[in-house]
Amino acid sequence: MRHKGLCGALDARQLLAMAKHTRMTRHEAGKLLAGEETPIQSYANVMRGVIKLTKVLENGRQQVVGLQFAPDFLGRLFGRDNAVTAEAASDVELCEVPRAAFERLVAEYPQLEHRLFGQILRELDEARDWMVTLGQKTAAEKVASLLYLIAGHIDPSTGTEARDTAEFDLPLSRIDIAEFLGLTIETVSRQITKLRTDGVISVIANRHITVPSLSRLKGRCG
Amino acid sequence: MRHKGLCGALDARQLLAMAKHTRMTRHEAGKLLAGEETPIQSYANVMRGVIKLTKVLENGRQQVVGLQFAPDFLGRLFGRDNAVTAEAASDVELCEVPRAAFERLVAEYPQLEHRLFGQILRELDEARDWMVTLGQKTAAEKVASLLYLIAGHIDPSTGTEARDTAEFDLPLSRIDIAEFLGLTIETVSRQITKLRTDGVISVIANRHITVPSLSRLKGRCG
DNA sequence: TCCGAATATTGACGCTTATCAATGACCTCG
DNA sequence: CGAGGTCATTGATAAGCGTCAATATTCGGA
Repeated sequence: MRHKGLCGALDARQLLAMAKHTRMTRHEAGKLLAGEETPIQSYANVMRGVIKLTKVLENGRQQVVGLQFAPDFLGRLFGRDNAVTAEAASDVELCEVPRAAFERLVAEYPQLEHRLFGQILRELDEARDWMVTLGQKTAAEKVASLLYLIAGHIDPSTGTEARDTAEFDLPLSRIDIAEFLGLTIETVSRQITKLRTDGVISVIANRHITVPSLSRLKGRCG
Repeated sequence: MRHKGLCGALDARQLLAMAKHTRMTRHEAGKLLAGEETPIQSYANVMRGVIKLTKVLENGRQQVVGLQFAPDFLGRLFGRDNAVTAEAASDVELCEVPRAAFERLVAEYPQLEHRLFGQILRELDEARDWMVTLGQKTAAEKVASLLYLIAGHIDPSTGTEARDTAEFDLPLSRIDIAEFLGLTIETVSRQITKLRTDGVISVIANRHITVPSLSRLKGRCG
């Protein structure tokens, strides 16, 4: 996992310098990790689990603006404040670095900043992809798209070979899904039911999803 | 304008080195500047006008995923391909730098990369703000939000003092607006009419907008 | 100045999705 | 084992927005 994460940019000596300041932490689902408009306390690499990034409108409406899977980086560099709220969507494990220490490391090792640049560019691409989904797709396509996204990121059997099946536990509640897709939980529920009755997915205990054919699911994404 | 642009990160000598490779270009509204999935030819700073960034869905549905105003930077660093299509929304003036030359400059002057990092972070914030708009707002709020955004970026009288009025030419057609907001042109038209009859804006020749009270317009943004 | 094309507005109607309400499944705690 | 809570599903209805169609406005060119 390290090869994809932040630390891949560093050599052995640098890794050691980094490791001095890091600490592994665990947080359970629902834990608030960083609040919108509050000073940043620390940076972190997601090691396990899923983080959801949200923004709220004054009147209480809330939008999930991003999901971070391992080995994504968490925290906005060079900003005094967080632009979003970060919350553990599932139980998560983080590799945290205190703010000051991390900024010192970045100043010292330019490869690190370069690496972070790459991650932010990827996040920008993903955000824009979701703008397309939010703006142009129907409810059915939105739900399928989210399931497809999650399947690609957290199916444990991923990486072994190119398979057309997937199986995973949803890290998001129906409420989270609705807030990500700009829908209501009722609509999300109905669309999941439809995918289930159409045989595109099967669902156990609301959270465990089996996808017999990823390409079929992809076909539902619009 | 330079103080906000890319070149603010450079000293006089570096500016000179940069200037050797730049050339000012003009393009009229509708000109395709860079295609999705095509190799990047050059980078550019927007000097005048507005660029729209779009993505398309296979079935032809199209989403505007970002607008770039002067003095934004145009072009995706470190990516082999563009992730989006860039098109001149109005007549534009660019300060272009060929790809190879610019990448050499970035390698040579780390402040330049740092500066670009800052811009990308801003773009990410903006993309996420629009995700909130796309996911949570009503058609009326979406249209008001876009007008408010544009007023803040291209009213020529901006920067003088904190005024509550604005006046500008819309750089986008109704089709562009609809594609940005995930609506149809008919819905956009109806909402603009509503803002007009409610006295929030006045419109001349479809394109010229006057906003007597920006705070009132903001109140319509949700 | 007038004509035609492109762009925008307005209206009638229907579909998609939100809203409101009831029911069902699962979990924890007694 | 049952009560109450949370979370998800299902149904009936309504609102918002899309679709289709007609009309109006703007703009460029003769």
